[in-house]
Amino acid sequence: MSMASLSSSLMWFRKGLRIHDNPALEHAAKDSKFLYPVFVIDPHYMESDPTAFSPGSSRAGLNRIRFLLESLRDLDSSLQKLGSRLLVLKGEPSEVVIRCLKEWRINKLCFEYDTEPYYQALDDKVKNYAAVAGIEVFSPVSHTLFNPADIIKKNGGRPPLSYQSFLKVAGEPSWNSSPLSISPPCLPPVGNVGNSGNFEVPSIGDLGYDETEEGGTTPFRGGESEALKRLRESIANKEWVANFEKPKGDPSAFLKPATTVLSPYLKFGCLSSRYFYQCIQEVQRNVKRHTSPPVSLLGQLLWREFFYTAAFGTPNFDQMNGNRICKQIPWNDDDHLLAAWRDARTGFPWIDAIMIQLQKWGWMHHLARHCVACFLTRGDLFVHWEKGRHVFERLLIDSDWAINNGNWLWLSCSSFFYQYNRIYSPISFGKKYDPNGNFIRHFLPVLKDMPKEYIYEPWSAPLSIQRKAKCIIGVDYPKPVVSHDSASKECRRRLAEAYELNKKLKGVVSTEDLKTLKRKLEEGKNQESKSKKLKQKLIG
DNA sequence: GAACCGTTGCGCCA
DNA sequence: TGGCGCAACGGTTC
Repeated sequence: MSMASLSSSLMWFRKGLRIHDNPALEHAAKDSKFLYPVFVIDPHYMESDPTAFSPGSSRAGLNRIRFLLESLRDLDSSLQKLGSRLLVLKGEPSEVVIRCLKEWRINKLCFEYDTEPYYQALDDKVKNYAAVAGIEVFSPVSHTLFNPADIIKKNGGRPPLSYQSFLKVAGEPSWNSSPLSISPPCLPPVGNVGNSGNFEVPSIGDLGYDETEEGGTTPFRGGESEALKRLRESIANKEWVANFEKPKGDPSAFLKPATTVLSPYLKFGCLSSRYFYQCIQEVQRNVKRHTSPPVSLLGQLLWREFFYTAAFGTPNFDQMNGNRICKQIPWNDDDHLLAAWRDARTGFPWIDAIMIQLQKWGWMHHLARHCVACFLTRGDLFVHWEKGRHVFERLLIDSDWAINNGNWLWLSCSSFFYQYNRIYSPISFGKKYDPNGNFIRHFLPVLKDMPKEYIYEPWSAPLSIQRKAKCIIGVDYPKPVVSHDSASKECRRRLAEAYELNKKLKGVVSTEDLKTLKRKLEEGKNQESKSKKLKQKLIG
């Protein structure tokens, strides 16, 4: 064996916080004398921000920060079982990694490829240094089933914008012809790291957060071990896996959620999406019949791919301005309405209960997310989807840049989906699943004694009933911020006008054009209320 | 240029 | 539980 092949490797963990199906880790371990497994705590995501609307950093709530630390501890413990350990450092990641490459005389740098713009920029810096220093870089695609770049190329340079066309272009994943290796790799020891730091996984307190503070109450524990346990439990019920139909799931189920809740583990890569894919396939092979994409369980994994591909192939995917697939719509900038939504004070119990579940758990059912996203944007409040996106991005434990932005584009009828007349009712949608309002009673205990006839619209309860339920509307629980009937009608009108403008200008809408439209819409609104008043006068 | 389709709307009817 | 009218979008396909 030559000197060059028996080298020191650095495995840079970012997502992909797992041992199983981790090609970067395997490559780092191969033919190496020493292996340095590194995770960098990035202040960009982790630094405490006391001005944020809830405990956490400016980009992550306490629930997700805790979930990440749990995942790191689990990874460290798995590495230790293999005779290694995790080295946790703090700082701007590209600087920290470059410093490690120098100090530890690394010959080979391995990390999972990441399609997010933030990581692309970070990776470029590190790769540039490595190229100059003559360090081998191995950066495989293993977070997703497909390489988004391949699909975009196959589709003629642009990402497919409908799910069906995505499926056609994507086909079968290339690695799927044989089972993946999921047995733990043999790891070389960690080399000398000096005594300049302790490299331990920090506690939430070490990062400057108050452990006792609200916002860290999710029932879901992070880590690969937990992910694999949850995966086994989910796929053990073969009938459930085979008959899974996403739209038929109950968004109000909280004692036993209607889905796998594997999304946070996929987000951090505690679970390999490829391994999950093969496990589902294995179940499907052993049953007579099963559901298919888009509604099946496999279909859910393919939705993830769909959004990753769209996000990778669309500049400015996370904003309206400069995003070629995003309809230009004159959303409001109403911070009061935004705050009412964010802080679960809209006065619509179904909406507010979901927002409380988001705050407490960092997770809600997909359809529940639809309801609150639609309500904030095109359904009722007409607040900019980017504002809602930011709240979800901070608070969800599974928040994923591509998927979160993709779904906000979808729900706000800004891209992918355009039938803006289909609006989720904040009153009747939840009632279908949960007529007794158990979900509301659980997350909004102030309404726990409200009779089921009124629990979805408590403002309509007679005062005697409100008194009996010990919940006076306007005192103990807010009055609704808008009337759904008139607000949703107004939203439809605005969207119709905005769509017309987008069509007329072939999607090239300037901020000036939007301002003009906004003025026109305001005038229309005033005119309408004037004529209403006039009518009332005449009737009166 | 038209027909068809689209992860999951609502309210009403049978 | 399933089908229809509502009103009527854009992407894809022919």
